[in-house]
Amino acid sequence: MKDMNTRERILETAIELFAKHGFNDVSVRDITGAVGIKESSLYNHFKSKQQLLDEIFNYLDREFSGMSIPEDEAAKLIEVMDPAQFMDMCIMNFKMYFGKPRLIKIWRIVSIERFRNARANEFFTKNLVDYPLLYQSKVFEAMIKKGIMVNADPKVLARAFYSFILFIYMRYFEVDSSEYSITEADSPEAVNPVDSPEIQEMIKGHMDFLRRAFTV
Amino acid sequence: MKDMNTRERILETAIELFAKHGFNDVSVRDITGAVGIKESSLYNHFKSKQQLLDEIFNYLDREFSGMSIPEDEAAKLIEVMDPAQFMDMCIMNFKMYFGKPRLIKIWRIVSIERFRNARANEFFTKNLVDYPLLYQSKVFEAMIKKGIMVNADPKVLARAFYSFILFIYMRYFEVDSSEYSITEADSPEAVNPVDSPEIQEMIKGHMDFLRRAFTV
DNA sequence: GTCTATACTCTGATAGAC
DNA sequence: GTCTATCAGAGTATAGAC
Repeated sequence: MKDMNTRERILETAIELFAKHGFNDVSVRDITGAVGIKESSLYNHFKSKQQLLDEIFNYLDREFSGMSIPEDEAAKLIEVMDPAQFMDMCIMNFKMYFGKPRLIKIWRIVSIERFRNARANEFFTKNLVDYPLLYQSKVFEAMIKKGIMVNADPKVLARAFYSFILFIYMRYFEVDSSEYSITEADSPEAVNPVDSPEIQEMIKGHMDFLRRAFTV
Repeated sequence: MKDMNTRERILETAIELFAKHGFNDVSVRDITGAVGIKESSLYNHFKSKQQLLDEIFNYLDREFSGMSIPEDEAAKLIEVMDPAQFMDMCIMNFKMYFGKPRLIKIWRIVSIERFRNARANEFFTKNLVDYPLLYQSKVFEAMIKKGIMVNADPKVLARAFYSFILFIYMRYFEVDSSEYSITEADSPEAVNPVDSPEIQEMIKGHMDFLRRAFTV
């Protein structure tokens, strides 16, 4: 925080507090108090409290702008991976993605605000649920055609895999996140719930189950 | 609403509005305005706005008080059911449970408030996630012992089944619930998203997949 | 039990001096 | 760009007449 300018410090503090208490339960006074400036000073950097949330979502937008599905990516992937390897990769990506303290906080804001905020709802539905399912079902479809995966509806298989990941997110990131994900902005190495032994074992168990079920 | 006394009308209206906008975004004025009384009149029936939420959660508590696990229920169940029939029963229960308009609204309140409210968080974690998983894994364990289910960790199997149910809840009850579940208090037959053809097909697909994967 | 009137607090936001 | 001072509005809640 020390090396940030005031605007950045306001934004980081807002992310921290919104992730902890939700947008509505954090006042401009709370934010500026934590930053160490007066309320009115915030308005030299942001035109309103709402703009803080907008900027946070803009950042998420930018993070996701690079995530489109190249039509031929599935074809490339199946040349070097079997279903189990692909799923391991997905979990690695998930861990890396939600291992970034800043992103995990922003996703928690999305989770909290999705019932009130249309943009948060869209992020959640599209980027956290529907897009991954679509991507995985395309890869699975290609693997079925190649004959290295059981012949079934690829969408069903994608849901069998990814609904478990969402379960982990819902149960251990959203619900228990006060325990894990909300860390001081100054401590870069946040404890990732996925790294805990119990969840590692849950994931391993599920992967073993799916490896068997997905085999031809 | 016509045949209710004022206290009941206030409570039903509060459930309706909290489910739509969340506790914080509904004012006492909103509630009393919808009921057709003055703000101050509410305090003849409830000592505070907070008490409204408490009463709603008390109702949920009562609904769940009858739901304990008899130690021998799993034994009884497996005498008459195979894994597929048991899972169908679970889904039926889920549909019936979330088909009641009042309960679906209250669960939406739980989903919204669980990030802020410790009691809501506990309801969600215990009654919606952990308890069903425990119950199912016990039944699956008995079925494995009986030899009518694949020999695997029953907890893994329960998660494979129930994380999909939670996915349906998360994706179609929570996220899209403005479309389906929030109905006028006067219309008793709320449209249940689970009854839609798409979701019926998702469930059927997943059940076919699991029937095969759970077979010895 | 319902009303009118009002108290008090907190909110986001602005004006203008420095 | 930060401060002091201030504002209007909305929030929950209470007192007391009817």
